[in-house]
Amino acid sequence: MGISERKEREKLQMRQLVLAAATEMFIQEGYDRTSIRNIAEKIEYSPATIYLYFKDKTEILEAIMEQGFGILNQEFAKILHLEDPMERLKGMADRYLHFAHDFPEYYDLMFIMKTPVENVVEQDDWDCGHQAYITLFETVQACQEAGKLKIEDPHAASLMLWSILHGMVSLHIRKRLIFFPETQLDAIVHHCASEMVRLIAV
Amino acid sequence: MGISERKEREKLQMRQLVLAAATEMFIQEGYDRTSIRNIAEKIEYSPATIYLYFKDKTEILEAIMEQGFGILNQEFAKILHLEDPMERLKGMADRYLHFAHDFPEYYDLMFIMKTPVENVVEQDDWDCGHQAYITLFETVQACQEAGKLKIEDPHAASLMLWSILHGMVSLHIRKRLIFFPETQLDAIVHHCASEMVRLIAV
DNA sequence: TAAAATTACTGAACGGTGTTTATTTTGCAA
DNA sequence: TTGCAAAATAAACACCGTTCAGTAATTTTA
Repeated sequence: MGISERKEREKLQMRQLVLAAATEMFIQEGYDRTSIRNIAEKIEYSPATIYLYFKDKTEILEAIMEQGFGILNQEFAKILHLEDPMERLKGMADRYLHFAHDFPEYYDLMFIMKTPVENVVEQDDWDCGHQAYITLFETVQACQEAGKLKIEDPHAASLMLWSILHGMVSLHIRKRLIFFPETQLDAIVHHCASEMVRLIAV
Repeated sequence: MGISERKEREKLQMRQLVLAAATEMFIQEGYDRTSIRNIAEKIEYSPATIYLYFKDKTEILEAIMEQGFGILNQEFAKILHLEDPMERLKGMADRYLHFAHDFPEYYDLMFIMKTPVENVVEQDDWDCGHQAYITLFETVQACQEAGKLKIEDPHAASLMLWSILHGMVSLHIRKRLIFFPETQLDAIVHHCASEMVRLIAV
């Protein structure tokens, strides 16, 4: 049955075509300013065609979110080889900030944007997000077991670290730090991140 | 000229009517799900009428944001009488969390939502937001001058505190903490906040 | 190979959005 | 009462996400 296989391949290719166009436009223009009609025009198909490959606009968003978490988890993977758990922690914070800096629109979709409905909870869309958190949690746990942390509860410590990074990044992305000198902002943010790691260290 | 005065009063009243309706709907349904047509219907006027009192939808948003900062600054004012700057700091964190908890939609508009354009920067809309930050900054500065802080740069310390609070709150509001047990989340968040204050304290 | 059936695609529509403009209604002054 | 300025609006514009009936292309069947 070579034909049905080819059909399936073509179907996947078409989905990929939509996804590639959507990704580029979401990343460049943002989710809201990218319409289904725009995407359709870009790939030279009718808007209705897109709905043969995606249930709705949010399903495209979810696929792109997964891509984003793929990149982030890949970044995290780069520092997992470090022996010292505290070094891993520092590395993760660094990678997180760089990811947000390099892909602010990905970051927006993944962490700031309003969840389409309630569904992200039930769906496994957020599983890759959970995976990223688990990586952080396990690193924190390792630090704690090595007696390097001042916080006993590893969940609390993880949340603190994540929150301070997300807090700074999202305030920056959403332009709420306009009274900080733009030129020094990146330096301040990185300074705060390393200070935070220093503070929770024994 | 009593007439022109009355006219002006009426004009302000009408603006207030729109604002009150919009506030209720934004707070209840969110900014995106509230349309100009909905607001118009609620106050029993034509949609076009609203544009006689507000330039566009974002101008309504800005007015409501100011209200929100009014509430928040009022909350902050309640703890300014405390002598010990560290107590003031703890109090501010507490008030911040409670504000976010009680008015999540206000919080969304003020700190999470996408800035309409670039204009928030130049406009003085964000001035009341700046005011809230200054209150935090001055409190941090007082703590620092009292030799109570481990962080030298008061801007860095302020940003750290604000970020950890905003990080937790915004991740919560935008449903990114779904793998934390819902029932304990509030407790964890408050725990993290007080731990943070403890960590930066000498 | 011709007809039938499945599949892929699309034009046009539906009901919604923010916003503008030409027109009508209203309230006051002369 | 008439004239005029201000206030309100109906209708339109240009979008949006989404659906569906219908067309075109392709594969299967006879």
